[in-house]
Amino acid sequence: MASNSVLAETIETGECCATTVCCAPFPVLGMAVESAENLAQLFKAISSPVRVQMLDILSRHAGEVCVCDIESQFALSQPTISHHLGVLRKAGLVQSEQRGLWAFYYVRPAALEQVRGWLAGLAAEG
Amino acid sequence: MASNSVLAETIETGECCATTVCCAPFPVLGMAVESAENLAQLFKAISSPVRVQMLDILSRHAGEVCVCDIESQFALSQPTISHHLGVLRKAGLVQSEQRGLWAFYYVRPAALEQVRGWLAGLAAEG
DNA sequence: CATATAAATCGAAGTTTGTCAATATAGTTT
DNA sequence: AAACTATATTGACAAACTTCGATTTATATG
Repeated sequence: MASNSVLAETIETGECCATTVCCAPFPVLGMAVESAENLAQLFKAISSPVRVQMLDILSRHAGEVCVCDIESQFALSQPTISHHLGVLRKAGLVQSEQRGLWAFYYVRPAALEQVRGWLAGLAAEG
Repeated sequence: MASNSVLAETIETGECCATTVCCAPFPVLGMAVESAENLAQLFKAISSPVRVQMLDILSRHAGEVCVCDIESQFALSQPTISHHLGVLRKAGLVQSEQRGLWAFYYVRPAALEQVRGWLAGLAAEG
């Protein structure tokens, strides 16, 4: 799950620039690689205007919104709507429930909480 | 600024499915198109593991981190680091300040606040 | 059972993103 | 000025994303 190691794996005390030291070395990485990947995946799932509006709609009509309702709000084809809902679903941000012929969607608070938690921690010292 | 109109522009009372009504029609869209686009752009800027870690680093070392510090934390080329910082900068999430030979970066709280605000509103009824 | 409807999946085209090597720019030091 | 150092920019290429039309699946209805 750690995967492709573009991110440094451990917290290190970094040496800085080559010549004159530009700033004191300090321990830099404070978050695990998996956390960063997990969070990035959540942000990516939200990073489309369509999906932002979908989350907005779903959060204001919990459990009551079927796909055709959402479909009618966008100038997009049915497969595209389905795709965007799938992105949100695979990220764990929403869940669906088949009721008869229709699929009803609702937001999963747990996933949102994860994003909010990280942002709250960030902003603390910003 | 409203642009490509994939998103519905106004709040409407939507008609639903074709045959049997699956659910009561209701006003659906509660957010302006520009808001959705603006927010999506912020989410997109964060939606990479590298940039998540960059924000983490910057938030924990406000104003003290030069690019070479960040560079040393990733197994990525210098242009790629510069690119990711550029994405964050263009989104308004961070700002840079040239001091001598080095560029120091810090988080812009206002942009984070915008994201946090929307998420807080969302989760309220979720 | 045949037909219709809601939603998901598949396949393809166009666009965007991530990455690097090479080059450019700007400031520093000798 | 010449050489060096830290960042940014450019250009290229592969991978991922968005969108659609066509098809498939599942459920409902005549």
